Amino acid sequence: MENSFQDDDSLRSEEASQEWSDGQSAALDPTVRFIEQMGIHAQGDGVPRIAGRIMGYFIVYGGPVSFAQLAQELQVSRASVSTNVRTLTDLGMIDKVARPGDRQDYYQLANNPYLRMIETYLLRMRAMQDLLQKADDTIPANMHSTHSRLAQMRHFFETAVQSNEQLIKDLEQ
Amino acid sequence: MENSFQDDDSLRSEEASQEWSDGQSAALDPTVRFIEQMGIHAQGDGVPRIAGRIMGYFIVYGGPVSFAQLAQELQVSRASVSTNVRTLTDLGMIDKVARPGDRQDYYQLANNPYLRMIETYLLRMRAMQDLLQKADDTIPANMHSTHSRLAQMRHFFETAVQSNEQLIKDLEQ
DNA sequence: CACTTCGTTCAGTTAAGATTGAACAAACTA
DNA sequence: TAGTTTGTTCAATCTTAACTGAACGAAGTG
Repeated sequence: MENSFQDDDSLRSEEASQEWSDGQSAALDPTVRFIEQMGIHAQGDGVPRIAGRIMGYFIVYGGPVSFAQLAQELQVSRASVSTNVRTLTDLGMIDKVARPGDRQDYYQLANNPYLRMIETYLLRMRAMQDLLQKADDTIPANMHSTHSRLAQMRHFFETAVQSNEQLIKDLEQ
Repeated sequence: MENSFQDDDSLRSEEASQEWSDGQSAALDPTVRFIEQMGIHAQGDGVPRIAGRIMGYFIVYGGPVSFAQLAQELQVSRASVSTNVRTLTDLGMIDKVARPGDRQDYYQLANNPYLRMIETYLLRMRAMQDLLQKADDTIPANMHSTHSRLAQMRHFFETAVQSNEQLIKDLEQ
């Protein structure tokens, strides 16, 4: 059960400090706090909380980290680890890595974890552009002000897409 | 009940075309289709579907449009119109406009509807920056690789924030 | 004044996702 | 072969947020 393969910072931490009403205790450990906050923030972004916590875990412990370890450390079911880890790999935020002679799956933080997120964001904007294009094509031509507003929005997304494409280039160095 | 005050494109449309399994009919009207798709897309962005539909409605019929008209045309409760219209005004995407001698509330598309959305987006990124800063401050200094990953993420958000601030400037002309 | 219209608020319902346990298949081990 | 371990899938549960109807206050109108 011990994972001997991990980069420098080795702490785990079960430390408790703050008392809760139900008698349980919450960790004041800054790493744990950070991981939980990543979960909250992710939720606000429409991403499952557990996916956010997993990301937080990887930022703290870069990996490679085993599937089972994630489930145990974050106290979530293997089913959740399975789905959320897939989500994150699909997003390109973490990578699956093989460990010779070990049947378990290991994962680690991707190279530029948030870069792919922008690409996903770009996809959404392009979908919106399609939507606007289609509307422009199908809505009667005599609805002039409607077409003018559609054009304005298209211009917005055009600009935004270009800006984010440039951002990606900048971040790729 | 008639709204005499509306810009050029005056169509409403109750037209139905496509048959559904339950015997009801869906509108093929391109404007209705567009409005519904805006609802779907909004949902995907974590915004309530009705807010998206309202936005769609305003893109099609720039406004001013009355509160009651929104409820009727989009077939939603006045309660929903109330909350979603507030959300959209808070986001700066639509504006409330007064009509002398008319007690009803009217709304119309804001000037640069999506610009404020980017500002909201910026707020989220700044919150993330705070989160990272706080983690950097509290996590033990000897966790070197953790701090290095935190620094990498901070750099990302720094760059992203700058890029989006520039985008806002560009869009403001 | 009584009566209507308009928009907000709030408690309750509904709908949508996230999370889980259990069943399962694949790949090992003995 | 039977028995483990590992990750996935699926149905059921739990949680969260959206949406609604009804009650309400404010602001008309008659």
